Amino acid sequence: MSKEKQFVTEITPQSEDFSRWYLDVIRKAELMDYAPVRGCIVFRPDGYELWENIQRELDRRFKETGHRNAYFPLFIPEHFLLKEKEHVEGFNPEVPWVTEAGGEKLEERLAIRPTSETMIGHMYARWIKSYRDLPLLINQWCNVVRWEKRTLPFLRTSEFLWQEGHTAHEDEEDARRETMRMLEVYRDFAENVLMMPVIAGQKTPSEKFAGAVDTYSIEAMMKDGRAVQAGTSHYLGTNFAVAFDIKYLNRENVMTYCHTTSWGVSTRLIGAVIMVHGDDRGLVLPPKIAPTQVMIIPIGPPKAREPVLAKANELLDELRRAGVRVRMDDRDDVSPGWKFNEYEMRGIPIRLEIGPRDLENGQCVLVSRVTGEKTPVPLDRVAEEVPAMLERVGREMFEKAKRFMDEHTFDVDTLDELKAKYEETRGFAYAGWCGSEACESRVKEETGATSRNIPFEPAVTKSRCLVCGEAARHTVVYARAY
RNA sequence: CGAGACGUGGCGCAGCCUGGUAGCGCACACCCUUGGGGUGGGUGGGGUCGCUGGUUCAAAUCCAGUCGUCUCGACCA
Repeated sequence: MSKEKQFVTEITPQSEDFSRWYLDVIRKAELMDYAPVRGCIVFRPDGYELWENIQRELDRRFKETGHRNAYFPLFIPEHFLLKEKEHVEGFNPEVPWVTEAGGEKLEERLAIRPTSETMIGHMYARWIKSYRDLPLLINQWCNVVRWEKRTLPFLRTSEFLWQEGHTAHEDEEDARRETMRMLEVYRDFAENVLMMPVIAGQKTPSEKFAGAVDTYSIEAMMKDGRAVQAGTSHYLGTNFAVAFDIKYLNRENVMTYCHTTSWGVSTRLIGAVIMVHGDDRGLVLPPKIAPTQVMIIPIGPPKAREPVLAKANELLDELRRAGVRVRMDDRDDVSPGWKFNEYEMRGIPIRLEIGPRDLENGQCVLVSRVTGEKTPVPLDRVAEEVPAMLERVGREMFEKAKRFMDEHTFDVDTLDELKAKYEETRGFAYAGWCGSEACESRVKEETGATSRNIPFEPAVTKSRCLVCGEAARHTVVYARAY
């Protein structure tokens, strides 16, 4: 009689316990711990290495598109933040201030940066003199602080790690090209590294970044049907250039304001990955960012383990040489079954089992975290098969997430229809929008859903506003969001 | 800041209604057993029940206050 449990890999979207599931998963997988500061978390090694791998993959893409990294101060003088009107209004409520140091009150209080447009704007004004200095393409990896009313590990913490790109250009056309190019970098990264399908589009005016002319985003769907904004890219026009006097002498010898952009993704991506791919057994990590891609588990009673361990160690070396992030758990005080559960909970994409029976057959067994499927593989083929399987597992993750998103995407013609739909399910709702803020906020009041973005490639096109019934200027995706 | 719930070994919880010597599971330490899905059994260590006050012969339990945490809203990546 087999004691094997059925391999359950679903989380039901309406689940009341979704946030409990989420907190449980990240705690058990030891990704983080709560810090003794409101809304702050500690990244434990498995959590931090996820971020390191995200950084590495993104950084490569930034470099490929001509960007360079730099670093700017954590503290921002108050008068910097006051220079751009919308920016101040947007960020003031959530900025913490340093008002004294060394026991003395500061002459001017210092903001702990919520974002660095102002500091970087100030510096760019000094660095940019001529069109020959443009475009200026710089990225910063750093921490920022936003004192939000409510926090949730990874998805919204008081302090978070992120990357913020800041670029300056000769004209609108070039700046807009950059804005779209970086959004596309994010889309590609989300879908091909995090294996997380997203909807790319433009934010409505009420949802755009404080100080931006236009904001674009990629939106992902969590397993409870709610949306997470996974990345943003802003065309800032000359708003910050005017505020900080970022000017250059153009080819006609005329002093001209730069057009600037900014774009960023944060450690909330980790939260999104967990909520997109996780299942009833815990984490499921995309192979390309998994700190450990393969866990080798030698099997068999201690006395029969010598040959098994020898072979397992050979495989370990071989896989390392093949560039695979692999570890082995050869502890003999826990049973194999315990280890199976442990590493499934931790989301390791592939488990490699090897025991006496395998040795007789000259093979080992590879097990996929996504499907639970067990595949015997000849020992001399492991180094080729594992990388291929990592690819395959990643693709399956994307397809599964895409299927889920499609199944929870619908379109509605009226507000009543949306309300009715939300009675039975959650998800992305395509709907027409006349362009008025009143209609947009009405949707929020009555359904809790906010406009996520105006997709570049909508699944459907709607002709009437779902609230007022007037001609629709856009087709918008609505969803409840984190 | 509005509305609800909860604070009991490291973690998860029961006990409270009806006051009477603080319990369970997991984890931890040791012994045996087992080893291809959390193996089974035994022994042991660890908590002044969030805090303060009140009622009582007696309070985890009843009463009042207070602090903290979480969930749902408003704010947000």
